[in-house]
Amino acid sequence: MRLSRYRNAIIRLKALNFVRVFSDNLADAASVTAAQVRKDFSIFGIMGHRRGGYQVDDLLGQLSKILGKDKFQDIILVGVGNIGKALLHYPGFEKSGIRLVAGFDIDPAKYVADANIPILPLEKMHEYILTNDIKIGIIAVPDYASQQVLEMMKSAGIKGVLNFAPITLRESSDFVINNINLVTELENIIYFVKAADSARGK
Amino acid sequence: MRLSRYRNAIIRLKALNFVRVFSDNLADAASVTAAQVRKDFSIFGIMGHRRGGYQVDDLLGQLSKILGKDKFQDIILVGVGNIGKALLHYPGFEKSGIRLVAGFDIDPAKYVADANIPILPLEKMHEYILTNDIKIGIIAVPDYASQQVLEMMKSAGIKGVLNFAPITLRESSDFVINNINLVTELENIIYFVKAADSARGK
DNA sequence: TAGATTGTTAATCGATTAACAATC
DNA sequence: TAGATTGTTAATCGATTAACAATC
Repeated sequence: MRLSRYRNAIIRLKALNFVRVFSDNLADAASVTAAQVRKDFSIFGIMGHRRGGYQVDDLLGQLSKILGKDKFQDIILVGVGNIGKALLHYPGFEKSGIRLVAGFDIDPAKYVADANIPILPLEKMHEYILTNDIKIGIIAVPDYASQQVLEMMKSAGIKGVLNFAPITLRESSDFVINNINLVTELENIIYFVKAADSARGK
Repeated sequence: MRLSRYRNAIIRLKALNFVRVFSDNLADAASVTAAQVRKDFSIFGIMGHRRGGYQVDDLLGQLSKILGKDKFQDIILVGVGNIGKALLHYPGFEKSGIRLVAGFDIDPAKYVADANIPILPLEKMHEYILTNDIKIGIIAVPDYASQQVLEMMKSAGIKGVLNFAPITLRESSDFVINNINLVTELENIIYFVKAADSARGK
């Protein structure tokens, strides 16, 4: 799914006063090929003008619509530890139309009911999700707790999560899971750096 | 690169007292197919025993070696903001043999020279990398600074980075970059949840 | 019109899966 | 030996790229 990437590229190009772009420009800006841009767009029914490329504003509008950027997306966070706290204050979400509206934890020491983004007891999550019609969540709890938290979220009606627990949670057909394992990401880098090193005869 | 995943799976299986495993067990534990496990292993020269599967200890040893887990990997962090601070105290790295040895920032208010993990001025980075022979780094600076930080790291001899800045830094042939864009990850989830919603007739 | 760019089809590439001979 | 599992080859699948007719 490269649409987010195209959207970011378009925003940058718009900032440079581009009024229209060609698949070629977008390819450069998004680090893909021009053919890929045109193919992806055609899959999503985004049509340009032969010879005229794509109108920046029009394109931005269509991409934003597809990505749900036409309204704020409210999400919740479970696990207000190390990573959780950082996400709570990450300014990039708000900037992109994503609103982290509440955090949940089992540790009473973490509770802050009256904060800008309240930290609430995990027991309150189910009700909160229903009341506020939340569909997306972030899991930032220790590995041993993640599966259980996932089940709680599912049962309350959450439909997709971003998971930072170092366990690959499996997606099911009507539920989306995106796993980010910080250690694995680094291990991959370490592996490739090592491999490049040996290849050079180190 | 699924080797990290296999390694994690093996560690879990070992905890369950498995002494040997079949490609089938590993496939289940790592959420891949048995054929994929065997294929991946054969690419890396990991051989099992026909009819006997793979010895857990032997397999763990080989995977650890390939992934550089036989010794601690020292890495540095640039950008001690929101995300940076969380990574600085993330216990998962140390547990996995990854040692975050220093942080760097341009903001003097962030400096803590005598901490367990010192936070140093960015100007000191070049020297630090050379002196300590660091090969891997994490970038957690704002987008506008990321490219410049990357160049600084490259010029000092860093060979791979994990990048949290919301800009897709391009890899070159002898340099590995792994981009994690938190907003994009969430946007993808939002998109798929929306798509599933409409598919069900909203 | 001549030239340039799209949208799409066909060709290519790479990764996954199936299948099975080798063999313990 | 009979049965089970590997290692690998061949078949399948999906995604990327090339190419070009359509057309503005």
